[in-house]
Amino acid sequence: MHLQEIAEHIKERRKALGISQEDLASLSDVSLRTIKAIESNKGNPTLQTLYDLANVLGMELKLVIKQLNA
Amino acid sequence: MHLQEIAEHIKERRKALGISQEDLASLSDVSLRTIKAIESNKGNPTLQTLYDLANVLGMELKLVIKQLNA
DNA sequence: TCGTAAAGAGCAATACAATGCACCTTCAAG
DNA sequence: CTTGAAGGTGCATTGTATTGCTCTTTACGA
Repeated sequence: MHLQEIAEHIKERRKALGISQEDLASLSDVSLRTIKAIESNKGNPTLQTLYDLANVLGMELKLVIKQLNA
Repeated sequence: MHLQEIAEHIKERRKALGISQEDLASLSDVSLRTIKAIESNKGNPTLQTLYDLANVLGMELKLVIKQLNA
């Protein structure tokens, strides 16, 4: 999963939950400015920031061994 | 997957591949100092750094919706 | 058409990740 | 015991993620 895809997943998931960037900001304690940057692919967020967002969005970060038959 | 677990996964995978931190550093273009910090849980790496390491280690970063029956 | 909500972006300040360097400890091979 | 490989850590520097503030644009409903 590339960096860009991760940003897209965040954005899509947020929309699927029907909340705004502003909502996500207050729920996650990640600043609105940072969320805007991430979702518009301007960012290279830290793991902590990504974790905070994923948590609010009911998502999970996984680091797994690549499968050959993927 | 918590931040600490991710660090541990990196470390375990590196050892399973039988390479040193120094090897990983030169293969990934992430500095040795940064790898040391991450593996000893002192770090909050950026997504790019994590991605570079995962790539060399044959691992993949995933952001998925949490399953209820996990 | 007007007003409002939502998202994108420029700018400056602050916090901290990434890096290089030096040094220490541990541990296994000789 | 000595040596060398590997990992961990303190410190200073550099780069950049994070943040707040402000402004613009877009889209939708009154």
